[in-house]
Amino acid sequence: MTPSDPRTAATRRALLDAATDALREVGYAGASAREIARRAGCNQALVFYHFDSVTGLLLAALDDVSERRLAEYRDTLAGARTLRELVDAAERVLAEDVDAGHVAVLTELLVAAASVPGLDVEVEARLAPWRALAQDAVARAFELVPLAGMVPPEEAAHVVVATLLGLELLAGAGDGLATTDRLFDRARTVAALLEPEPGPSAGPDRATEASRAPRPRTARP
Amino acid sequence: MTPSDPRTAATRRALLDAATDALREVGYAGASAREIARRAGCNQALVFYHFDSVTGLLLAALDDVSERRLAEYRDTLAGARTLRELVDAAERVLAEDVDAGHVAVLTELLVAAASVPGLDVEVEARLAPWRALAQDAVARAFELVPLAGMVPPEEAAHVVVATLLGLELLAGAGDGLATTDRLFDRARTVAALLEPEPGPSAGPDRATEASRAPRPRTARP
DNA sequence: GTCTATACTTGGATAGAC
DNA sequence: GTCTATCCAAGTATAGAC
Repeated sequence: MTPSDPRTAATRRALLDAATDALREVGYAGASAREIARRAGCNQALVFYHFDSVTGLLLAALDDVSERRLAEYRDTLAGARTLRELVDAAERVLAEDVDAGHVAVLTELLVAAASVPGLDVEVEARLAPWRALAQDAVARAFELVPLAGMVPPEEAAHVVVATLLGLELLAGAGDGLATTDRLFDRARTVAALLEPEPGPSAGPDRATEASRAPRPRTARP
Repeated sequence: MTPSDPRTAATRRALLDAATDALREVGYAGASAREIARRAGCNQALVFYHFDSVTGLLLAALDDVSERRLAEYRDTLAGARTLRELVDAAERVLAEDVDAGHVAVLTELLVAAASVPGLDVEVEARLAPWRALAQDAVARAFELVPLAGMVPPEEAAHVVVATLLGLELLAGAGDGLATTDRLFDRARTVAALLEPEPGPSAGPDRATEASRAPRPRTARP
């Protein structure tokens, strides 16, 4: 479906990346064809040639980011065996996304979906795999805590997704991001309380050393 | 500060209400001076005469909504004595806000704050009282549950605010609102588990009858 | 495939009549 | 205080040259 001409692919790639950056830095309202093309270093008309419309490009950018990030999430979460490891994995991969602005792409389009006529179904469809992933993670966590079964995984997953998006939202204005770090520390504390002993066979704190290394933090422009 | 001329007040009132409606229905991107004036039934130039700029009007609308809703929240939460009552109160007042679109005003401006240059400090300032309110409610709840003190109220409040905003965000696209109802049912279930006996003196289920009455639901346009 | 040029639309903002 | 008229900037989208 994608043409094999290398120049075409390069332009499309540049536009997709530029669209992501634009959504992160100037939001949906500021992500115009001209603004994106300027960032991509190409002409404004190419947006319409390759993606029909600005909205088409933005949705394609969301597809692009989702595909790559979902793979990363699935791999990382698959390796987690304890509640602690689950929290650590979530922190690692989520922090990466927040820093790179991948979450912002989703939130911006989600907000726009509430107003722009046909956009809601498109965004909802692209949100579905994330719901499924969250539900999977929640189901896994529920196997590990005594309270499991009190809350259906779909609803818990819905709240999890909502919370992550809300945190990203608050990070946009004000001090939000600073607290997100400490947040995961708290989550670990709570996890330690909820989690039953994983058995005395393994070392006492295997997951700790690897995951507690200070993560490099990229500043927002 | 507000002039006493009734006609002036009426126009300002109409513009504020129209701005709220516009933010809810067409989002920040669609809330132009012309669009708002059309809804208010007056001329586009009056936006600039009374509020200097479109952004000025939108922030004034946020002030207006916040002031009224904060009073309502404080009253409702003040009356809650048990965890169950706290959850019930939160559901009642929050559902009202979601239906009327008051939360949307905040989310829209919050998202815009991430992109529009000077907007972040303005919105952050107006978010502060809500943070404080959430912190108060959380602190109250923590007095009632055994796990209290594990998590500092500021961080918990931050998460609470984020979750509510996230739920509103998801409600915009897709089936979000439907699950919000069931969500509070789950919260009640969890609350019942966490809450120690309130003492055998009071009747067994005083709060139940009053707050479980089916709430009238207004549909989104 | 990519660019320039352009038609058309919408929005922010101001001047001046009433 | 409110309206009409208007200027100007920015955006979507298309036609046609290269």
